[in-house]
Amino acid sequence: MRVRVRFAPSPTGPLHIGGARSALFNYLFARHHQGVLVVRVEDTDLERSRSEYEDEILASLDWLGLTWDEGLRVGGPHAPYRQTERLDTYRQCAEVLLERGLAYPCFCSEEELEAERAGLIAKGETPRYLGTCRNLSEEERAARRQAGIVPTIRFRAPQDRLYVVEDLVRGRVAFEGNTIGDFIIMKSDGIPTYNFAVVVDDHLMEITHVIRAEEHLTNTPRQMMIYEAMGWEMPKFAHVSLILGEDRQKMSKRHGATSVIQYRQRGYLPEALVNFLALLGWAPEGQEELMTLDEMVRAFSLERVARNPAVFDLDKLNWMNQQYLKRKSTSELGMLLRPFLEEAGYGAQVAALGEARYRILVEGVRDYLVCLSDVGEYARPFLDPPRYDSEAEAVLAQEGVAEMLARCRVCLGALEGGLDEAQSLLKELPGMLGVPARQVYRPLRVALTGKTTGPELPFLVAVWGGQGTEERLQRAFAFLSARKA
RNA sequence: GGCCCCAUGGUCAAGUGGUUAAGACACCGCCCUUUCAAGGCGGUAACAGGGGUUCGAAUCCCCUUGGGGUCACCA
Repeated sequence: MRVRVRFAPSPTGPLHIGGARSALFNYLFARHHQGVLVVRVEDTDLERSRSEYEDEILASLDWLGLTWDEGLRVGGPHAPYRQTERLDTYRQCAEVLLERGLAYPCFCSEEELEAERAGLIAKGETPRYLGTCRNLSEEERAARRQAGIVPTIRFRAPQDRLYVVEDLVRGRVAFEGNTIGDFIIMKSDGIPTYNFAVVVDDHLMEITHVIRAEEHLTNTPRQMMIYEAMGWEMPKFAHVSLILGEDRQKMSKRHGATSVIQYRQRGYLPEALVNFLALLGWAPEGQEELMTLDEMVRAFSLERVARNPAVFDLDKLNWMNQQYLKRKSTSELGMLLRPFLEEAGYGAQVAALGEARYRILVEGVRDYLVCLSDVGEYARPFLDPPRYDSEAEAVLAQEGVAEMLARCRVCLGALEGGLDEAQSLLKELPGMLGVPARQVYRPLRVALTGKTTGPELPFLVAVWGGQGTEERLQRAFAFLSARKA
């Protein structure tokens, strides 16, 4: 049978790191088995669902390079793929359960339910619905409807049974039926609840493997009950452990960036994020960690997915992003960097540079970048005039520095061409001046950039050209004479 | 609180009864170098604790401890 898996986010927020990894594992599994990946949206929470989030989630999947074969946007034989457009289907299924006596209307108020729950917790028992409305007579039901109470529909959960999930990553997990009370499958407004809608959709969409986060593990017995009651075949389940923050708590807003777009905005590459996420909870057989999506597809298997939760390690993501950045061609990197330079306020200056000099700037800056948004910081010495602080002052004020710089100015001002010329000219400089290399470069760097560290001098000088370099030296002289006065 | 999951260095992890317990990130040191990075080489560092089973346990079982999840008219 052909493998069919799905990614089914709720549009209640942007795509989260954890959601992205679930999507990725489903993608890898589907592709590895030449199966089908379905993307549908679970928007039955009318309060919190928003279509903007749906768009945003799909855009994040696009950005990550995770494509799907069926569902939202692409359509397919089981349309529609948005749960709020499938309400009739759920109602019909609920009707079937009602007719078979496997579900019943419940008239309990929220207050009553709350009190019941509190009471059970106080007694040290599993909080669950004890079945107040389970065996009401038709007359009693009619009376309550008469009184204007709109019921929910509850599923009659079998009590004396053991539900065993044969989980593909966790192994055999058993749940006692009597720890699960009758649960609501249809809210009073006629919208299905999650546990009901997933089962209906997964069955109708012929899903063969449900790969999802571990937080759903304890929902599984409820869903198994529904499969049984409807007489449907169950899919295989695979519950992937959670991604934790550095404090070992479940990742949440207070851990900083948790959504895919945030990483995109910070300048992480999609291939780096995908690679990093894949290695959180999964390990290929070999030693190689840097892998393309296709390589991951080939190597992926659920047997190698870890059971223990994984802490999100930003250091490693940073390293990985840097590795991918290093592998980019200069022209591609140049294109990727442009929006980030604009963001940093260097749009006009970069445009004024022209192609050739921009390329040199990119070359001069590329080894320093951890993520694309770092470019503002490293491009600054190329684009902003130098400003001298006390450390710079100390260097420039040294004996003989002003004279040495004046002679540098003559040499550098004559510069015409590109990087190669700048490179050789700077190399010859100490010899021409008869000064040890270190005593040339350090003061020169400080004079030109105001800093003792930064990009390599030849790149800077080549981007500025002879004239620009001279102007900067001029500034240094101005600073020195202002200081004397 | 009930139920469920998990437990190898700071982090990700390999390991599936016999290994000097891989590798990666981070950290530290050295080299390279006109600075800082990058790069190269090397180093520190782990089987949560206690009981079993076994000739032999990181690997199997039990308990403890610790972490997490879940018990909604949220998904």
